[in-house]
Amino acid sequence: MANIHDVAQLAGVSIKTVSRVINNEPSIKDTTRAKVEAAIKKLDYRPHAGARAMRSSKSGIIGMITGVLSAATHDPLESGLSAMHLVRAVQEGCRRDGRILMIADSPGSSEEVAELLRKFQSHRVEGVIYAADYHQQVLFPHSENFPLVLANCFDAMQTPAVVPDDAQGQEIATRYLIEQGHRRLAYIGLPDNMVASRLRLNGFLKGCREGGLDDRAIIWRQTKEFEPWTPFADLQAILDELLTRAEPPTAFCFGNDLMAMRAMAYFKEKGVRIPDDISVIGYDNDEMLIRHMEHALTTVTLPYREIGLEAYRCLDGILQGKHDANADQPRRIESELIRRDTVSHI
Amino acid sequence: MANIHDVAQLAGVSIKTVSRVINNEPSIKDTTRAKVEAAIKKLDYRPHAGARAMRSSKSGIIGMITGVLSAATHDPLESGLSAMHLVRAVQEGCRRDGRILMIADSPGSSEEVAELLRKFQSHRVEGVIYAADYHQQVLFPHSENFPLVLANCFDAMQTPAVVPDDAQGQEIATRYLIEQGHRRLAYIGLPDNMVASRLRLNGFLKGCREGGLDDRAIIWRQTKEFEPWTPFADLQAILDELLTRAEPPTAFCFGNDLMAMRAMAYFKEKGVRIPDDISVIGYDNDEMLIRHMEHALTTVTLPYREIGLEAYRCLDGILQGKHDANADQPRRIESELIRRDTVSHI
DNA sequence: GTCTCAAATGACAATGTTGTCAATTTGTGG
DNA sequence: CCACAAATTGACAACATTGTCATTTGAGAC
Repeated sequence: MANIHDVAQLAGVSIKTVSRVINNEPSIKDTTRAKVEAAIKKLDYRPHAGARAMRSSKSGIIGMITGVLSAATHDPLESGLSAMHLVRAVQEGCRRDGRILMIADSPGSSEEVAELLRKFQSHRVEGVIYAADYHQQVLFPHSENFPLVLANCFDAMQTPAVVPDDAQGQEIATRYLIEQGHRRLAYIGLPDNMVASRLRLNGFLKGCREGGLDDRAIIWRQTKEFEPWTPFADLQAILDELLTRAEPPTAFCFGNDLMAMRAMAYFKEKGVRIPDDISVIGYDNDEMLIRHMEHALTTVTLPYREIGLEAYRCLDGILQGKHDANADQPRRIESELIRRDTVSHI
Repeated sequence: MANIHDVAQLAGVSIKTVSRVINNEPSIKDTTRAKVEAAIKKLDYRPHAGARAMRSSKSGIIGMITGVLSAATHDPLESGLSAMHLVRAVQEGCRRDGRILMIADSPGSSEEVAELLRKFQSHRVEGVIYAADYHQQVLFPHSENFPLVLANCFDAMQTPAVVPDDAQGQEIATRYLIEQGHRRLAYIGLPDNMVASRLRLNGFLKGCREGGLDDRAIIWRQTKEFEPWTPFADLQAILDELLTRAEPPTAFCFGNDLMAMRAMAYFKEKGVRIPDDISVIGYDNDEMLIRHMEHALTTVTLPYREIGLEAYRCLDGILQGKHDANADQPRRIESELIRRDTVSHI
């Protein structure tokens, strides 16, 4: 492959002049620039990024690691899809700024992550974004002042982090149901060992309280035993119990869109009409799923894309030397309520 | 960051000796190696990949571009998820071989892809894998002998490519239904402007013929007008027509698991039992979806992971200089039938 | 002790680029 | 046409590494 000397020779200038042209430096005569650019094109010359990085100690590379670090159980449902939207968003940021993204997923141990990090550092990445599958606490093995941003996760050492605002998301869903006239609400959540679960339950209860609901009309189920991906029958049992009460809930919030979908299928089987008899709100805004439901599901977004964008912005800020004011707190990205057809106005 | 001179100084050896240690060259005394390794550890030294690449002209970097190149309509359903499994598989290969993956997705024009490719070449990637969202023909703007492998797509210039064997996948599904005693089959496919559709229809018809079915018992629907993600009613109309025939099909093949899911919901509504009255086979093995169905769907895998693995193997082969025998034909990766609960034995 | 040969190590150039600073060219006013 | 400043260009070192080839070290044989 042609190098800068070849270009200089063909253009009849010094290598330094070629360097100036490819770096868009000022004070180059137009005629000179034209000669050099012609030579570059003719030789199909590509500046050697490694050599540039050597001199300028700027590689233009951002590293990204995805996967699960903590010992938390791996959820086969959530896994992957979220990380993908995150990766896409980060990649967009890189492309806009002319950076390039190196990526590695580590399904493995902390030691494996450290190994990846070493590899990244060999390539002189300017910073790293670590993205978790789902909202969780992690322990990322990194040195003190290495530019690192956690996405969809956080740690105990005030590493800059960007997470979804689960409490806010569940709260707006709850407030919306109350606004629509519902007074007896049920919340069927994810397993309570997940970070998101605790936050969302708080959001639900806060929404109920501030909406002025009678305590006895607030129902929630969220136990270690109940896992939303265990056989269909488990969810049915819970729904049966709630529907046969003297004063059954008029609206259900579910921990994710899949649970909502399963529940709606069961409601239909039982002859319960949606949204006339029962209103339903999901969580995640899994468009792929919702697009194929008979009743388009009202739900709350999980803003993975925005998390990715913000994580990149945050890393970029660190690299630019801008130290953010409240960088010690994870940035919380708000969810949005998507109103579709499964909530009725009473 | 420490460099090789610092390490050499601390260890009391020459830089060349340090170089030998980090490259695992033979003929280094154990005591020397130990001294050097101690110094490396103490200084937290990471060899500069850019500088190494300069001398050795081996960067250890593989580039990957994902996205849609052809002008074909972008399918919001298929998009993304498949690419993700592909990316994961390629990344695994890289990690195993100590290579690192640079990634960029280009939702854009051919010119944008060319721009990305230039950027990759600046970083001296050793080769590139281009992965499409779904099985399609593309036109990838690359120079003659640049190591490139197409995944989930192919071009007209015999660039090495790895694609799913759609005909084989639909054929094994069809043969399975016939083995189970079904004699009247329906096939509701994807829009016929997709490469996969044409291949799968061929597979279906071949399976029917070789299974000895009566021509009049073979039904297929696949038109430009019918798109599987248009409103629910379209699919229902087709199903209604087929179910009310004098001799309705006893088994349905669908173009993807989502269509199968929607159809099964409609069957249930109509009081048609699955699999007792009607058998159903999907396509894609979308586990996330299937996990939440009442009747676990029998389906055919779309072997994205294997395509990714093979694409990497193929690229690795090119880089090792092994020229494959029939490299001018796209490698076809076979699908697998996943037997679950939606096909009955008659 | 010293000779021989292989093993181990080092000196130095080369890789492709940019930073520094000096040299050259160009333009402007007298 | 000249002096002088500004604009433009170039020579050379430096960056962090590896390849080449020379040198040193050490072990075994005489």
